[in-house]
Amino acid sequence: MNAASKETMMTSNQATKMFTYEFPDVDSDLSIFPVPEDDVLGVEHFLEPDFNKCFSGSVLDFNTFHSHKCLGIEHFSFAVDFDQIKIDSESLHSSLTLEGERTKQEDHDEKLQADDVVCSGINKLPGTVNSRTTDDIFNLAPGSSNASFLGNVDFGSYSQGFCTTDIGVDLSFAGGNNVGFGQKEGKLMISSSTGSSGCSGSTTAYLDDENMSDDRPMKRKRLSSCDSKTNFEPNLSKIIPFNEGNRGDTLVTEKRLRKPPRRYSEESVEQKSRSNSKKSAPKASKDKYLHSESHKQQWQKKIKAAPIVHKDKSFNGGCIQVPFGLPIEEGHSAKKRTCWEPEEVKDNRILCIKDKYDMESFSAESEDENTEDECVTKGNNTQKGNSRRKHHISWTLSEVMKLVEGVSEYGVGRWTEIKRLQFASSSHRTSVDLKDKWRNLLKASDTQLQNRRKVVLGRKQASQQVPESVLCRVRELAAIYPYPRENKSKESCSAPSTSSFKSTANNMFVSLPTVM
DNA sequence: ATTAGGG
DNA sequence: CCCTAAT
Repeated sequence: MNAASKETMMTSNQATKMFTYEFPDVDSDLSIFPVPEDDVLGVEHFLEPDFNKCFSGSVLDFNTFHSHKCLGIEHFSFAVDFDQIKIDSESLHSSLTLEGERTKQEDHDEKLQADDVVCSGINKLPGTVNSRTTDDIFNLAPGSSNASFLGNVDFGSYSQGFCTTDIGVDLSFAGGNNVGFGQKEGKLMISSSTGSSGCSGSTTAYLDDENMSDDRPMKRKRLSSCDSKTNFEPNLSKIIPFNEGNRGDTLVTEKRLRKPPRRYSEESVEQKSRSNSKKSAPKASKDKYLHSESHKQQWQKKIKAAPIVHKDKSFNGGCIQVPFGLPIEEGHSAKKRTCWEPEEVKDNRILCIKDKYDMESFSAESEDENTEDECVTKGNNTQKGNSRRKHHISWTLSEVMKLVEGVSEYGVGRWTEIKRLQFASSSHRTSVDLKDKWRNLLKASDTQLQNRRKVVLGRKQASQQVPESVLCRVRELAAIYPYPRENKSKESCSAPSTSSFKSTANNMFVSLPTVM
């Protein structure tokens, strides 16, 4: 062994010592235990009201329990090596005795071995947990770290009316590593997850309680190995309540996903945040769960994510969530939709006062030109109760023409290019919008074709704002730059009619630059 | 960040 | 238009 490795070992040992907390030996009294206030947060609420009385401030009065059960913690220590994230089995020894009948030796006999809970960095998590009760919760959770290695020891009640039937121990230590022991309904679950320090991952195992009553070592299941690349929310730990339903299954370690950003944001907030540059947080994968909500609710959602603290009964002692703050979502995607107010107004004008405004006239050109720049932020509420409607700005003819122009010039798919060059001055109309519009145009042209074939002229197409000429160009362009899936049928269908246009379009066609 | 595609 | 997945 060379010097270097020795040195490494030294540091490792030192580190281990640094992070080792030895519980002071506590005898039957157990009256005082340091409980930093910070670390109590998030656990208190799990306690039942009457149980809370057992605590006064940060003092745990275990005598309170004695009337029901005798809890004896002979020795409880924890060693955490943050290089290896290792929990020493010898150090973790907790025994909870009932009625004082059990001696320490007996406890040892019945100790539950939960070793080899491996999470990449966590080499071993051998622990001895002994309990006569079946509802004990033994949770070592990552606290806010930094300061406290032993953050909190709580004996909390999670169950129905008997405050001592459930025992929760919450240990907080630095590094955001988490080891949780949970037992519910006869099952003991061990979960460990690490966040900020070296290893990220989560491992959870259920221990069957049947094994607790005899001397066999604990069974455990390895839930998932740790993928060092996986990112877990730091300080995120969860013990899933175990019920018979999923007994057969491997237990589940839930990874909480960040709340997805809502795209619909309140106008007011948007205005406020307009100055902020695009700060949109990465989108979470799933946000479908919000779909049942009204848009209003969705809008309200965006504001702030308070630390999540679950208080409801569904917790039932099985679940412990360490509250963590979600990043505040600034008016996301301020990039687009910077000024909706005037556009809405315009839209209303267009849609509602059609009689005054001749939609057919091509003079509408000026329309988008002057509305594009400034947003007059009026305080008016959006659609006065018509929350169902999404932001919608009718495409003006000029816009459509610009779009067609752009497509003919740069080809289909170069939406950003088109946007840059044709819609440079428009704050709205993102490249996605262009794409969508083009798709719609294709559809329109297609239907127009079919209509033309089938019904010569049954009814005036009221919704047909786009003049036929434009649609024709769209068709031609579509033929040139086949849009992936949309209407592949149109292709050679040849648009025999409108020959006058066809020639010009064809001319244009040949002159068009070829785009891959 | 863009684009394609579904809704 | 919105949202998301895939580049």
